[in-house]
Amino acid sequence: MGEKVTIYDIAREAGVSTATVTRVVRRDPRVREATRQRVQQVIDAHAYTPSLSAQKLEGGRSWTLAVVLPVVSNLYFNRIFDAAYWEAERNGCSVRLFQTRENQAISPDIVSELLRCRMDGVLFAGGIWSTDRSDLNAALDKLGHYMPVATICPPDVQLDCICIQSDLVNCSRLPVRHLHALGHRRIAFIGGSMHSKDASRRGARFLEELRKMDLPDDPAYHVDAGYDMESGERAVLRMLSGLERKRWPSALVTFNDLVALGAIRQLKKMGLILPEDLAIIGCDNQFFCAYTDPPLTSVDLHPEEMAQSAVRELLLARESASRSFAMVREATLVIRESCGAHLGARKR
Amino acid sequence: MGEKVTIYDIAREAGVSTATVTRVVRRDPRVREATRQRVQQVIDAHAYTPSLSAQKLEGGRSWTLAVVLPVVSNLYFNRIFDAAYWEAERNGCSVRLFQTRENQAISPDIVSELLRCRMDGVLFAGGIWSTDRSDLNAALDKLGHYMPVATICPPDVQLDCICIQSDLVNCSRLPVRHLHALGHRRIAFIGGSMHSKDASRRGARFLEELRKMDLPDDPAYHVDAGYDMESGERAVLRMLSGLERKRWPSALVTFNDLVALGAIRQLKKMGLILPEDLAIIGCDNQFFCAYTDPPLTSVDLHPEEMAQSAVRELLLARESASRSFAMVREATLVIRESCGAHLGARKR
DNA sequence: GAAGATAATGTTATCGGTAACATATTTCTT
DNA sequence: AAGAAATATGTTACCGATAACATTATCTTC
Repeated sequence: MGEKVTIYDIAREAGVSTATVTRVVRRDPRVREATRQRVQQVIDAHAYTPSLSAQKLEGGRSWTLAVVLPVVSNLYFNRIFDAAYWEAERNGCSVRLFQTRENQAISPDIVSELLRCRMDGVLFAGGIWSTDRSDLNAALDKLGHYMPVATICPPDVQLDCICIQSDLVNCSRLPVRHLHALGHRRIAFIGGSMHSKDASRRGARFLEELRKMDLPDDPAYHVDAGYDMESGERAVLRMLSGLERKRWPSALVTFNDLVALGAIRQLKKMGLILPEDLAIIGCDNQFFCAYTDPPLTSVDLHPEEMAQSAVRELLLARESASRSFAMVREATLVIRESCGAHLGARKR
Repeated sequence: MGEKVTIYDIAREAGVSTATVTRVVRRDPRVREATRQRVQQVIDAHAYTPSLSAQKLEGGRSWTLAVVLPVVSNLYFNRIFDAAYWEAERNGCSVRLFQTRENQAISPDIVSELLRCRMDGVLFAGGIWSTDRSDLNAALDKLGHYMPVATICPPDVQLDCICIQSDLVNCSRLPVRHLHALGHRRIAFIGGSMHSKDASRRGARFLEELRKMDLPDDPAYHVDAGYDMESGERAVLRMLSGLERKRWPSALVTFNDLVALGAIRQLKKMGLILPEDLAIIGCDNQFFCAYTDPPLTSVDLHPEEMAQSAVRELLLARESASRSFAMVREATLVIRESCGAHLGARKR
């Protein structure tokens, strides 16, 4: 493999000192044109580029941000990662990804790996909220001692760092109110845990919204489920097979679009016409929403914008004294046909 | 921000030399237990971790592979990246992503950035094949001088590096033969460029397969299109609106599953029943294939396995003399309902 | 053309580790 | 208990680049 070329090699061959080579590389004007050209020629001849590691070591900055999330192949996190990547790029930084898999707790391994890499900042984007609150704050604090820390987190989580909160309030409120306005009264929810004590849980928030609208919160209408299509399929089956037909809900809100995809499949299998027999609303506004049958109405949390804000704030925090604060990007409802809005409101 | 702790700080505070600290960190047994504990305590107290940059500089290895691709948010590349990530992780390496966007050519910027980072290997996964062949080989050669280079590339591309070739032969052959066996004679293709000179192009390969089966290759059945759902939608409209109904194809093969998604939507909009009126086969076997309506038959190129092989070969090449060679992962056809196989073959 | 200003280039300490080698300490032999 | 062997610890050069500072060459200006 390649005999690596160093600045010393270039200096020797060009008959100058390493300082001059650095000047040429860094476009320092304090070099005579003739010298510049001679050095540049040697540089080109060897395709020399200064070593990043050496620069990092010298400069004390890594020009790299870390993005920590469960899995990039998940569409939601994928969008966060992608947005963070480009925002960092725009600011001359690169991004290093850390995947925690299903690990719901923040592991000491990750923390020490982050420290080892001397990142210029870290963005935690999910997957760590089930960590015991004090452990979590301890870990963030430890990290925060060395680099700015940001999180894209549920609201109500009091964290001592830059918090970009996802708008889980509207995430439940928008679908419920929209369906209510369309005349729906029996609204069901699939996914997430309904009975968790943690107020940030989606299911709990959903119940809250139902009550605010004076809608019945029949436990039969609330089924816990995972995050994927299979879960959606099974959850629908479980919910409906336990109910006599006339008590079936008239509308369904799902944890995310994947769950919705599974639900739709199962509902069709059971012979229902969507959205006439049952309206359905997903979450995340994924790329395929416009192409499901019927096109899926969905809540957009705007993960890209959250990631952008997070990266911007991280880079700012590195300059000035790092502050900790929270901000929210309001969620929006993207109305398509699965909720039946195009059919107009009517009594159910 | 954090006053960074160095090995010198630890050494001073523990009353030993830096060599001893290194030994403790690296679990070198040549340290008395008492000393080890004392040093370890200081280390823990300060959450000290050796700086990666310094280690890289000293050791000359970065323990990092580069993965270069157009966009991670593309599902196909996303799977490649993800698989590469975990395979590298299994081998104690990390992965750094470079996105080239739509840049179809290999840019000098990327090359010099790769050199600057002193990667332990690079994997090019698409987006650079339109680079002029000799320019491409020059760039790969330049890189190859310093680090092992691998590509996940179309077949027939003679590259001087580790080539993991995607099985584009079967990618066209499997759907055509399957549809032929089901009795289809008028088979259309959407996506990619049909008339490109480059034999590796999908459209050209498709025509080849049609001819091998003595099927008509009516140009009206071949529409160029992009890679997304909108393209699929438009392409179908363009193709069918130019044909009298009785000449419509009985089966459709698309460039990928996204195009298929768009096509399905448009076909339904036109009142066709799938797969009875028109069979359809996609490519990539994406996660949503089982959840389209009808479930989409699709070709799987096994991008994950290709990425894994690439990473493994890169790591091997770093040890021994790097060889350049090619290998193929055979594509497979995943049969669902959109091709009508479950209905049985019949005359068309 | 000598003194002073300015431009061009060189010298060197430093960043934070690592490992070869040197030295000090303890343990084992006889 | 002296000396060899084994174990523990320290010293130091080096990895590749940078920038402050030192030095030398060139240019003004009267």
